Amino acid sequence: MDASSPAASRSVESRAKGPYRAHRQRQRARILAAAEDLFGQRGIDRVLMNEIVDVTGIRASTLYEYFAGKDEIVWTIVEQRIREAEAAIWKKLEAVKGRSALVHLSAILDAFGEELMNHPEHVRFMAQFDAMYAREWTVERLLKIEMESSASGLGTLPDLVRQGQADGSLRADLDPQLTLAAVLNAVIGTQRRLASLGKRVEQEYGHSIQNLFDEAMRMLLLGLRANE
Amino acid sequence: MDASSPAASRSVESRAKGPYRAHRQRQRARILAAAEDLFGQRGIDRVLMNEIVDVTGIRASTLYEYFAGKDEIVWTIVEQRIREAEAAIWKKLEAVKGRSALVHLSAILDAFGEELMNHPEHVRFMAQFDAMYAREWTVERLLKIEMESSASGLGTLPDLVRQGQADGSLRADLDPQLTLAAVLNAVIGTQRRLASLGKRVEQEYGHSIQNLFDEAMRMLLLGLRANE
Amino acid sequence: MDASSPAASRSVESRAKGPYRAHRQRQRARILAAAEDLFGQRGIDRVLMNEIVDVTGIRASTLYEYFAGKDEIVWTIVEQRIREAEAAIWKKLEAVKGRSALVHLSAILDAFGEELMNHPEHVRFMAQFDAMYAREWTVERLLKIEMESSASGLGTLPDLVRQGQADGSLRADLDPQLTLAAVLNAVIGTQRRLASLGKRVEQEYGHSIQNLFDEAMRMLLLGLRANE
Amino acid sequence: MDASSPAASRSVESRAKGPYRAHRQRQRARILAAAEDLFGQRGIDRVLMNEIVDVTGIRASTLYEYFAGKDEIVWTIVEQRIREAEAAIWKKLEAVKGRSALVHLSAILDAFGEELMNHPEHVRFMAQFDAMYAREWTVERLLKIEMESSASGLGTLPDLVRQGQADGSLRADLDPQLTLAAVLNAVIGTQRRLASLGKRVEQEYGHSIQNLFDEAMRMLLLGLRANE
DNA sequence: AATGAATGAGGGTTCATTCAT
DNA sequence: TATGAATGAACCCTCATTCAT
Repeated sequence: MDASSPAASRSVESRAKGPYRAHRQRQRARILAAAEDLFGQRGIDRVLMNEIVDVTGIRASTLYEYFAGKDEIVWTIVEQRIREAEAAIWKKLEAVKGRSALVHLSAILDAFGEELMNHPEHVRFMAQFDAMYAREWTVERLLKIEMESSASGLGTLPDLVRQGQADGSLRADLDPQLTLAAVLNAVIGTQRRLASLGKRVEQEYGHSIQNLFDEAMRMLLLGLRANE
Repeated sequence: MDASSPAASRSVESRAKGPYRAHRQRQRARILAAAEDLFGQRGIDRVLMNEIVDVTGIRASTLYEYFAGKDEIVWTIVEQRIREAEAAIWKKLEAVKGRSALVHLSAILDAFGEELMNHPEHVRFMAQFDAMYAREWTVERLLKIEMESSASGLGTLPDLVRQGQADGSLRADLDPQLTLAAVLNAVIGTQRRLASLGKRVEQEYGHSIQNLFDEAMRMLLLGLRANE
Repeated sequence: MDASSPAASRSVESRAKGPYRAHRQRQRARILAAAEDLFGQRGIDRVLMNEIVDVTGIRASTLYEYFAGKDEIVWTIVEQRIREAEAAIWKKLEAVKGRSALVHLSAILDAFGEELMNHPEHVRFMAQFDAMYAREWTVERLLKIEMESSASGLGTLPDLVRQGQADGSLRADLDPQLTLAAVLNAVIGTQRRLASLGKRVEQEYGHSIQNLFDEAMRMLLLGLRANE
Repeated sequence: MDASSPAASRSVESRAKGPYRAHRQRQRARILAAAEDLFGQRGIDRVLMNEIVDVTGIRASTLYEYFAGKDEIVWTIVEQRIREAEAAIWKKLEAVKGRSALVHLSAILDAFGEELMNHPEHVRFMAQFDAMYAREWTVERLLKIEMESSASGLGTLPDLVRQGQADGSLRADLDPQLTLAAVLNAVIGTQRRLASLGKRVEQEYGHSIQNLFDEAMRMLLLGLRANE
């Protein structure tokens, strides 16, 4: 973690020169992909550095030239995850531009649903992160990520509720900040639990993960919707 | 599992006779309480046996007379948690006997809310369990717990939706099984994520955990409710 | 080992009074039998006190009322083994009284052969003792056993060679002391190795343990015999 | 056995490349030598990994890079022992090429005698192995060693008896297979018992180990020899 | 005489990480 | 940049034995 560690002294990747840069980027990506896969499958704390080493074929000592340690790998993946999730949301919102706030909200929930179905490993990883690491985050660290990603982060979302109250698609009695935060947390919680339990949830409840997620989202949207 | 495992050979607690039984029960309870506390605070995989030893004052070798290892402690706590959660739900339901199905459902959600506010450590523990261990459970193991606890487990809950459709308190277009399972999972996911993030959620969202949970539950119930 | 240990303070069994004596003797015998069996099967150092406890049904703490520890059990069995082996030899010799020295020697070898076939566990135990404990024995300890058992121990055996030279049944060029000791050691070594390897020896050599032992003894006796 | 076992993943020593190979070989040899010494002196089961660590100066964790555990060290030594013993026998036989079968047999016994006098620790180790581990060996494991060492193992030895019967140096009434196996076992048993008892045997019997071994071998050879 | 509970003193093994080359 | 070797610092667990009752 200190300045003398090799990885740290090389942390600004862009400083590397010429033909090496591309190679380093590729190696880093391979390590992160392998790690995330393993983390999702077997649990962050239970994955050994040696397993990442075996899967990637990169020797342990070499791996430390790329990342200062397991923690740095974890944090890097988290940042990637958050950035990609936000990007996916913005893209979904883009597609419904001009339509009602309710449709916008629905699009956001869809983004989480697609992540769940298309990349359950990603979600599983984040579920673990929430359960085990999240409390160690400093707010600063989190804010930094949000700053860097889409200019305003998701900070502007509460406006969506206000718009919905204006366009008549959402209930009037909602507290923009509170409701938005509450719903978002519920969606994420729902998504992550389904990913964590995986097959088990289908055996136990007798319904597919997709159906369970969609039905819960339907209830939530019905609850948000203004009664006409 | 063989002769050399003292805890195993004594696993049927009830076999102990007379005055000793009470003492053993008390010791077990102390260990479990300490372990759950630590698990909730620092993460199951990060808690060392030695920490449980230090906190309880029971020596390591003595501890192994009570539990064959860390895993057995974890499973025991989980079973306890599940049993107590179900008991809490039944108690809540008892209190609204005779009223509409919607009120019954609301009571169930309340039970999860109260667990979240009164025993966040418990919920935090279960959140970790979901994220890390849940996939290792065999369905049999889970069923066994449910069998032992309240006669029918929560298997009869879907009936609640049917009743609600009959008494007019719930939407007519719900699939009893699916909706119930989906909502239950959403509630649990919501509850556990809030417990996991803890203080962090309040800093980030600017609202108390209680408000965030309640608001999400409100939306869900509004979504379930029949429109008059 | 010190005077304050309960077993030590009671080591003179005969001091116990009345009806208890018989009971104590029976318990001791059960423990020794179980221990020897286990020792023979799984190796002295690998047998846990708990296994003896499980097999006998006597609780560990009770067991320590009979023996001061594992070592005392081992030594007791050894003493028993030596005494019984010597008794068996004397009995065999008794049966050939008056015949030639060669016949006497043959009778001794027979005694070892019968022990091997009838009580392989005993021999296996002694094999381990030789390999692992024997060097820890003080000569005094050993002498004490021999003193106690048949008046003169096997000390008079070299006379047998002298007799054989006199009666013309044994080679004239034997050194009574040396040859007797060498042959005895060879017999015991042969016997114990066969017992140690057990079934394995039959698979590997393709002959029964009995045949292998007998053939080796035949060679030895042929070597000892005077050529007529 | 899995990714986390470094020694296992590197068990094919020959895979190491270039200048490192020699170094690894030397380290391995140091560990094996130290271990065998301690095993011979204090008993396999009573030697702690830490003692090997102390004696070699290699740290415990480093040692586990070379051997997956104590067992692997034991087996490796055994294999080495067997191979070297066979090699010694073949060398002895080489030296008497062309002479009678009796001389050949005598040469074999000599090989065991020299091992006893020159490397009592080796013999002591094997004595323990016979007494404690031998029954755990699968025949396959043993055969594998014999295959690898001298092309035909000792499988051709019975021919020696047949030759002896032809050249008139051995008794006519011997069963080639049986006698050879019986004598070999007797020799090994004799050798190992003498090594196990060590000094004790000299105190007790009043003769040197060498004399005792030689005298026993003399009797055996006299027994095998044809009477002229 | 019998025993449930407790425990001191290790025991073997693991693994993230560093460092010299 | 890559890597083989080395390792500090734990970690979980065992088991013979004691002691109060």
